[in-house]
Amino acid sequence: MRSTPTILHLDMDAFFAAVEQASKPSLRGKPVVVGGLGPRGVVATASYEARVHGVHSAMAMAHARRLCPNAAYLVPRFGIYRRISDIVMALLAEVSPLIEPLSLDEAFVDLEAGDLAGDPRAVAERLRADIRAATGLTASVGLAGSKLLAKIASEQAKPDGLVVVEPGTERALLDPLPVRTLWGVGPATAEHLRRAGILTVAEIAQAGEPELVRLLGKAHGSSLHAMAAGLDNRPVVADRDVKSISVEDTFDTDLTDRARVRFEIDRLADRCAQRLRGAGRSGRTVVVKIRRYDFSTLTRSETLRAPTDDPAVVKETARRLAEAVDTTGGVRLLGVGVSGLADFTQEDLFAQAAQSLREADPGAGQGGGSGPQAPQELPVAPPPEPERAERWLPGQDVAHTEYGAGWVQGSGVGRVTVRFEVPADREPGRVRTFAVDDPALSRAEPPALTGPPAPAGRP
DNA sequence: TCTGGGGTCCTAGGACCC
DNA sequence: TCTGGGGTCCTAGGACCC
Repeated sequence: MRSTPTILHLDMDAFFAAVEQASKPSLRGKPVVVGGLGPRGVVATASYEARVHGVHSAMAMAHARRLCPNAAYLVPRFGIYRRISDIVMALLAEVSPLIEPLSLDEAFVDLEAGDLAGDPRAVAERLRADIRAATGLTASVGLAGSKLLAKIASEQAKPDGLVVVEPGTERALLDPLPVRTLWGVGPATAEHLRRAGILTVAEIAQAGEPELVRLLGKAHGSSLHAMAAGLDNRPVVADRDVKSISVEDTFDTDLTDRARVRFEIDRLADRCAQRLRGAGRSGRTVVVKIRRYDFSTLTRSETLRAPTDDPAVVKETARRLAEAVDTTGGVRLLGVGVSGLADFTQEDLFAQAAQSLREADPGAGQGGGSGPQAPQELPVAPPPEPERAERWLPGQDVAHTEYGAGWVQGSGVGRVTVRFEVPADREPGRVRTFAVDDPALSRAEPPALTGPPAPAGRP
């Protein structure tokens, strides 16, 4: 808690959708929904034009389509989101060295850690202007004496605004808010509180700490009580350590074939190990996640004697864990993760050799005994997915040898429709349709986003 | 209208050790 | 011989966040 509003929270407005609108002139001012487009997809971000129709994050895509049939439905392009996020984070770093990113589009900044010129409000306004100039996108900012209030303030500032919580006004701001506003109060906690007759932040504070601990448990209860009273001393922490790495897939239709389950586990284990290696990390605990047809979800884990980033070891362990689970009835999601991360970049050969030896003896047999690698069980009976060859996804960047750069509007029955336009265009581009296998058409890198037409000078 | 993918933190019970 | 308690590690599940 500080007596000056020097904790800043920045949140990009409808980030994914806003990037799409900035990239695709024909979508500006129109409803845009970004997310999974398959039968089980959910909304990642909806533009404000789509929100008017009731579309919001985490909603089933099928529901969104019914609410807003005329929106543009696009698959996420994480590559460009990441690039723009890097630009935004770099601008934050100019303000203070102490920044804590929460996601691609959100971060806390501790202004006290920087030698700031001007008062916090001026810093924040300059920041918003700089972000707009560099990316063409709008950001909302909250300034307060604590993380809790800075985040609430940025929420209230949306879209494209700044809210400063002046010292002494914290309680007046918090008291009337619904409990769901507080960080850490989701549907389950809100329901608990409602049953106890607690609906607002003020009522949490009045209930007293012992009562809250009784209702919600020690950690949650006491931290919630403190927050409701406006007490929040959490520091801004840069460079948080990653604690686990995982990958998961939801399938368009439930898997019922055990061989297919095994095949998918292998693929996920490979992807997971690749990401581990890419991050230069290794971990001791392998976790398998299985969501069944009825949405019941279970995890199985095993802790190895030494950390690994070896795909063979991750795969072996994941397989064994998955095999012990009853999957009759169908599986809608599979996941593989590794936690208990240690950082070793170079291979810990000793550990891995020991690992392989131990895993070689209990049954399994198979490995012809060549090399120090873990037993590589070969046959994976891949029932390859036939229609996976969906080449063109709505929103994707493409290039045509004659018409130039554009993006996929839609595809089906052997055709793909492309709109040819680039971010700098002032007007919507033209639309053309091709055969899906037209050799003149290829995938392309996203074109760079430039600022808005009238640039406000910054290098 | 059925519910993604990547994470974090907390709780609770059992094993094991001192 | 019986009893007690505390600490740490592992596993599983659940709530929550973006």
